[in-house]
Amino acid sequence: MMTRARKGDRPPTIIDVAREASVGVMTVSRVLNHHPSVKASTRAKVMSAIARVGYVQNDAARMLKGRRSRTIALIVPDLTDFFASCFHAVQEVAMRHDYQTMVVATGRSAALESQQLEAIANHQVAGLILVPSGEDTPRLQHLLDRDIPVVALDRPLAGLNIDAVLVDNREGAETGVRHLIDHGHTRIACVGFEGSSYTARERFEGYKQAMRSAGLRPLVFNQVNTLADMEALIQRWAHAKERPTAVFSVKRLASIRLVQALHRQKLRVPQDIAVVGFDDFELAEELGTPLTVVAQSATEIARAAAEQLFQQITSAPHAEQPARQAVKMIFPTHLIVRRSCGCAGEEAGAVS
Amino acid sequence: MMTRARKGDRPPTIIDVAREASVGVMTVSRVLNHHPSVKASTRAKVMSAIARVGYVQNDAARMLKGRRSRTIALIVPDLTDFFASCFHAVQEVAMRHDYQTMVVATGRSAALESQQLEAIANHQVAGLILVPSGEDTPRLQHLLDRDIPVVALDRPLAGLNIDAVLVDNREGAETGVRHLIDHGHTRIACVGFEGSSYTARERFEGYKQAMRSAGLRPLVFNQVNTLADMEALIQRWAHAKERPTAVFSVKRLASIRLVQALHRQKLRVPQDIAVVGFDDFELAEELGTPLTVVAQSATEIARAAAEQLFQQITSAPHAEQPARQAVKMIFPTHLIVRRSCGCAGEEAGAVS
DNA sequence: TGGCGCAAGTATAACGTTATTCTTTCACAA
DNA sequence: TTGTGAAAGAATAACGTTATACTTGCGCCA
Repeated sequence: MMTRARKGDRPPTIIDVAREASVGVMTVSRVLNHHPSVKASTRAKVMSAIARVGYVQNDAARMLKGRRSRTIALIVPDLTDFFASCFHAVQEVAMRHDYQTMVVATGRSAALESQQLEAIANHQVAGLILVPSGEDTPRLQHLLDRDIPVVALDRPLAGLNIDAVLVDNREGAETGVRHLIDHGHTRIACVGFEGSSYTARERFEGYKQAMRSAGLRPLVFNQVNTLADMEALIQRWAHAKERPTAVFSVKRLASIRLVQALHRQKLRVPQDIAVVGFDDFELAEELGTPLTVVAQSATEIARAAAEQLFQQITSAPHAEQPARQAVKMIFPTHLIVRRSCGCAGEEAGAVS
Repeated sequence: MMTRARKGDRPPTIIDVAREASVGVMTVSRVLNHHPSVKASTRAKVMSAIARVGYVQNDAARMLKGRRSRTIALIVPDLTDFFASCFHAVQEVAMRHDYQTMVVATGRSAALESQQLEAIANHQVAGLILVPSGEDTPRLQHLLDRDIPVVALDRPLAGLNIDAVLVDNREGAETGVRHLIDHGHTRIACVGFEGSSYTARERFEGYKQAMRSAGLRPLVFNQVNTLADMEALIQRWAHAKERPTAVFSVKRLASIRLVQALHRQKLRVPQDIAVVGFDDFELAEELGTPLTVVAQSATEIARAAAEQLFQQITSAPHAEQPARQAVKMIFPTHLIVRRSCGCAGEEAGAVS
């Protein structure tokens, strides 16, 4: 196998394969593109010739003819923790299909996202998995017009008929907060909501819903971005008449800052204040008091998104079925009860 | 600007630009490829036309003609923490040069690395930044033969004349261990060395060197991969006559496991045992006792690697200078003194 | 045996860019 | 005026693949 180097030292072309198999060039092309009108015996002859000369399709030439390259793109805000796991899952699926993965981190800049979308479109990628930061509908529409499959991950794309794979943020948050309520807490604060991010907003809604349906008043504290902010907030609570007995944090960074701040202010978790956070992280178990969290599986949703993308990619050739309805997949979260919520939980996994 | 859509709805080609600027096709091509024989006024005319019609070069066609695509590849073992930071730095540099970044995570599988190297080569990437897992010299040589610039990151490539950007692991480890020695420790254990990874090996050597030059006997414990292993090890120490008073951990995961294990065994840090780890991480400050670490800057080395790569890429056209000697850049580490080493680190924070 | 249809061959023209080889134009000095 | 050389146009041929429009062979049924 892989004899390589026929003439000169250029990689072998489809012509070399045709000669080797004693067939026409078009027959080889037909085999490569899975045309139905090729006899099995001929296909076998061609495949063996391909293996013998070590032929690989030239993506550049295919792209020039308007075909897609064997590359999918993944656009994420960054590659920390959650999205790094997403990437690994996506790449694993892509490799199984013999595709490359091109990653772009937009740094949460909508402008950069637009610009990169443009570059991606030019790149003739076979498909795109997008964690939307901004909402550049026209630019995305441009991709859709070109029939490039797109799947939204983690956040939906409003107004466009695009497949989406999401986490049930609202329900997850509700479960987390209800867990605190069930343990007798009535003054439960919510931190980390900035209004900017879809996921944070959803979780915030879940929090409010849980509070309201228990007849409790929501206590919302936003604009706590730095550790100093968080410490100041906690100090304010210390002098308040009715200070919160529990806190729900809507995102990982807020959870971390919260834990740090409580630690510095010498407040014990959960005795002085109970904590439940959204999103699990490495070391959540080792922080002074192991943290109870609402966990979501990056691997799970990313894999689902990738599978969905490849389903679109491989079914695309049919063409002209009249505008398929977009699929929405919503994955549940899991409450991981550790010690910060006050109950003696070791590792019980309750589902939403 | 970006008027788009000249004829049909295809993206504009070099021909459209030529027509718009009232010049010949070749003149446009010459402008795009920075040929010296173009008058400044003509260049300006062409550039303005390019902007007006919203032209972008078609990578596929350029690649077909043997030119490289505007994409660089980054091959890493995974995208957790350190390498995620590397990616961000690399991408930032790439974007400044108007290049895309293609990432491949090999999962530390040498076979996968080889396979992906092959795909990369076929992809006509403009350059490659590689964190080598295996040492697939023939496959790499294949890239080098094609004059594709390659820079090794974090680990060197033995036997090949390839630029490398590294961290001074040995010196860093030595500094960390010497810090413990300077504080009076004599029985300092070393954990986390598995023999497989270059960086761990180097740090291990640094540890040994520090111990030897202080006249101390190295205490090495490898094969402690899981938390259970680590706990067992610590229990063994508890019953030993001469138990270590300090531990040096050669890698992040080992540091974390170590801290967890000590915590579970109710050993106080640094009173019962002092700890210094190689590699900083988010939350190192919040773990029961803030951890003293030897820190390396992923951003710094990755940016340097990317800059070096683009220097190669942009200087390549000169051609045929007789085998440039490879550059090796070695970056220093920084000792971040917190509280786990026993001396009064700057950071305030209560012990668990 | 004539016609029908399927598998598969040939030939040719794209796709957008660059390289090559000629011309042409134009300014400027001899 | 004529020669010189630089700037730039025009024409054409690649690069490897695919699409189109044929043609050719072959077996099969009427």
